[in-house]
Amino acid sequence: MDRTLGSNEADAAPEAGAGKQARRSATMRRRLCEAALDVLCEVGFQSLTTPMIAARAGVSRGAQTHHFATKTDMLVGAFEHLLQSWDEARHAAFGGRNLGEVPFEDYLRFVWREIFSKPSYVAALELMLAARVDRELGDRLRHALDSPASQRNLRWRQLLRFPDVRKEEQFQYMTLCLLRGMAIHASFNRSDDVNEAVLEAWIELAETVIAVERPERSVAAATERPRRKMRRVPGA
Amino acid sequence: MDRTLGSNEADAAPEAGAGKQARRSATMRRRLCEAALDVLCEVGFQSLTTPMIAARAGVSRGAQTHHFATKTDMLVGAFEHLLQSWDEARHAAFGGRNLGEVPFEDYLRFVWREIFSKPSYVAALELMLAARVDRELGDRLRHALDSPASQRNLRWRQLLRFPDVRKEEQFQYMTLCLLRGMAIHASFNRSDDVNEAVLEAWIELAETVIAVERPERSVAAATERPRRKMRRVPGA
DNA sequence: TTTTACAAACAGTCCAGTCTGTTTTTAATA
DNA sequence: TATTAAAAACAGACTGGACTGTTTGTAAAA
Repeated sequence: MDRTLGSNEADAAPEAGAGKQARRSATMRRRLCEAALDVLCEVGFQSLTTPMIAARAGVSRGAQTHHFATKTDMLVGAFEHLLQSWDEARHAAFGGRNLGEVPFEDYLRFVWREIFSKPSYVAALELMLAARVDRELGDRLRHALDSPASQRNLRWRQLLRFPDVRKEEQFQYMTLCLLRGMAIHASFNRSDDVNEAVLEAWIELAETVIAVERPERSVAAATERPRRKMRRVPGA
Repeated sequence: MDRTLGSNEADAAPEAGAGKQARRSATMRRRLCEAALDVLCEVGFQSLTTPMIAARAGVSRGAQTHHFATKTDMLVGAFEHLLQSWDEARHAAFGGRNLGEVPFEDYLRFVWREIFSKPSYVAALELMLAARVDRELGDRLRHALDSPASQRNLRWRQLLRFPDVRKEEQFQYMTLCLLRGMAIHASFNRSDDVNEAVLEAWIELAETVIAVERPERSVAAATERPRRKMRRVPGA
């Protein structure tokens, strides 16, 4: 906010010479994206303005328009920055660990705690809803999500390992939709009363589904009943 | 849009005299609320403006500000109008029928089809998200939801009839959150590919839960195991 | 005649995008 | 290495437009 950069002492020592401009540029872009995300969280999409972001980042409007020509550019940048921060959080929590050895409960609690329950996720939802009527924004947000989404699919493959991939995908989307809905609920009803219980209930339900869809003991069973519907669980 | 009202022939015949002003007022308010909702669906919360609404309703801005002094007033009005339209849709589908005799699947498919999958629901979500940073809007939307929400609780009581009310509430919120999330998914990813499958999967899962939580045969069982956790279903 | 319903213009604010000008970095050349 | 031209980074003002809330004025109802 009040940290000056560029002119005086900030980068007097750090590596001068090659690619200095590239570094300056990257720093500035990151700073603007962070500011944009902050502003988005604080005042919401409705009253977010580009001057606000520039002020928050402590840079001139000229610098902002140089790096992000339009408001949409700025928003997409903030969105990408958020996606990246999720990657970082995941890396901090699980590193390169194979998710196959992470219990479903642990992973679910992680994504809820570190992603969906944060205000920044609600901010992302605002963007996604705004995309409904802003074609360009929508296309660009979807594009930004392309790679992260397919990487997420891979992670959930590791995590769940259902023999029936379609079932697995359904289960993944179901969980995601549930978390999204919970995020809204938490945001709208200031009290987080039910969410903890719902999360717990879903974990139990999910573990049941997992147990049914993925019978650990016999690998053969995986191919024995392919394409089976997610049917009534008891029956015994 | 081009229907004039008030000045010429619109209400020449209809009952004149007592409460004429009240009727005029109610008509105008309804018209404005409908227009507001239309505009909200079409252009989104971000670019919705009060002049747009007045134009859409085909009335002067003076009339609008007379009935809805501020933009927030207008939005709350639109929200209440939407809630009311849900009541009407429900009444059209189930009348005064006791929901105890309506299969869960039927009811769920109804709310998805007639409420959550509509663009107007996404518009409502936009309002609810905007409420995150607009205290007044939030308070008023929550207030508008007070009565409908408690009525919804009663309906779900009828529908589910879990002996354990806490479990039932959890299940209700879980379903609601899931539907919310699905609505966003459908809105953001133009293709509705997975939603149908997810809905079906949830119905199956839900029926399992219902069967476990509500053992029809022995009413005594209801009190036999109270407060039981929604546990693994198989086990036989 | 007093209140309510409607009409239309107005005032103040503020935003997005553009444009002109200045400084820093880079690359090319001597 | 020193010099210089080009390009990129940054600064800040300006414009055209539009929106919200208000106000003044008129017709209809109570």
